[in-house]
Amino acid sequence: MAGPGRPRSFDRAAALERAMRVFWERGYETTSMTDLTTAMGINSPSLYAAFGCKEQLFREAVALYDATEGGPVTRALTEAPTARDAVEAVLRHNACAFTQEDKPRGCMIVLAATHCAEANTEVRDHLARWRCVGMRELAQRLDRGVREGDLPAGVDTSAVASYYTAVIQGMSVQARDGASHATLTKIVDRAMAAWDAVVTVH
Amino acid sequence: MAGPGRPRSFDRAAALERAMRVFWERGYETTSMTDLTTAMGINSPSLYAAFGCKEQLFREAVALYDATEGGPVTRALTEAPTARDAVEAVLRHNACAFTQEDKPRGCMIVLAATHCAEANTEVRDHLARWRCVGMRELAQRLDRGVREGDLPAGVDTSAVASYYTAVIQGMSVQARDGASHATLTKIVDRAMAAWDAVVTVH
DNA sequence: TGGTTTCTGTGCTGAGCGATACAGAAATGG
DNA sequence: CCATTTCTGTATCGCTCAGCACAGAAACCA
Repeated sequence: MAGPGRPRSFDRAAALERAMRVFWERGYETTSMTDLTTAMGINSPSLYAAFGCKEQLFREAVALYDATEGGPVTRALTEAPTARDAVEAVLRHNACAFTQEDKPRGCMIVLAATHCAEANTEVRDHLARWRCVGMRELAQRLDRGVREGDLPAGVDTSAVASYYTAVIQGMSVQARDGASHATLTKIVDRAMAAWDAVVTVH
Repeated sequence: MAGPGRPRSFDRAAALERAMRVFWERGYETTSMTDLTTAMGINSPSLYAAFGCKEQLFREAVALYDATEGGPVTRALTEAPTARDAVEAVLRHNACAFTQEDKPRGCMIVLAATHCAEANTEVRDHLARWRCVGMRELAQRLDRGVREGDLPAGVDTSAVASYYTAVIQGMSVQARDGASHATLTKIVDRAMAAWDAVVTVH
């Protein structure tokens, strides 16, 4: 593992985790390299040597976020026995995840780059693609529900996915605005009470 | 009206309208003073003389946004005969408003300051307060529905307001990501199909 | 041991940020 | 007319941004 040259004096994975926290908390554009180096406990050249540039570091941070915070969601989606159970598990998990005491509130993928500088539209598009993937995963789980018979044939699964994705995105905004776990749970209760009506529109 | 001194050589209201567009499109932090002066067609000192500073200009822009874009929403809320009609009118109006060809997509109040620099937390809080007001207006309209009998007594109106607010906020995110009017309408269709279930949770 | 390689910390770079100093221009009041 | 006031354009200000040059330090290999 160790080739020639002076070995890195910091834990790359731990530093990335700290960077993820900062980006999650403060967003891409409004996080400065100084914020990052301070949080990561390293100097600027070490950061550039290990991660390339701010944008590459952000992409790695997003990937880490998806793996750690998004992992349980994906798992809940696939492991639940029915489409309804899957959606409910995702929503209730997010109601908890978005209001954890020791973590930034809401979803990083929804909140971290709603806008960006003209030169960095790539960053916004990158997150938009992740959002799109999340919605598609949800739609595919609904499709599976149709195939397995727990959802009626003819359901507009992509429309239902858009709807529940909108609820989740709104929960992110409200979580960031300080909404409590109880409030998010009330939103989830209503979104799930709506299930039968939502899947049988037209 | 005209006192002593050289008269202003530009239309203050028109310049403010242009500034609102830019802030709506690009957000608070990611809009530079150069972006603003260019769009407004004036030089920096004229901007500062007329509007104070970037933050004051933003607040005026938000107030203008609320008056122009938010006005129809507030009107729909009060003029609709029932709470259900009111909520549906707001949602359908927003499905259109968020996808207009010649305007930035989504709601400025939801999108323009999800994050800000450490020194400008006031700006974020300012918009968060506007979001909170919108949700409260919705809750008050639901309360009126209870008083007028078109909603059953005992409805958790603030929970229902949180739920529909979440849907609207999610619609803003998806509109900004490029969702079509048709897609937003499908979300609205489902959110409204859910009405009976949503207002009778527990 | 010395040569090579890679990382580290100091200190800097050009560019862009929000905000102004200043002098001249254009209005009013006397 | 001239004094006063306020706006306008030019030309910056000090500061922070993302990113890097460079020299020294710490590992490897021969």
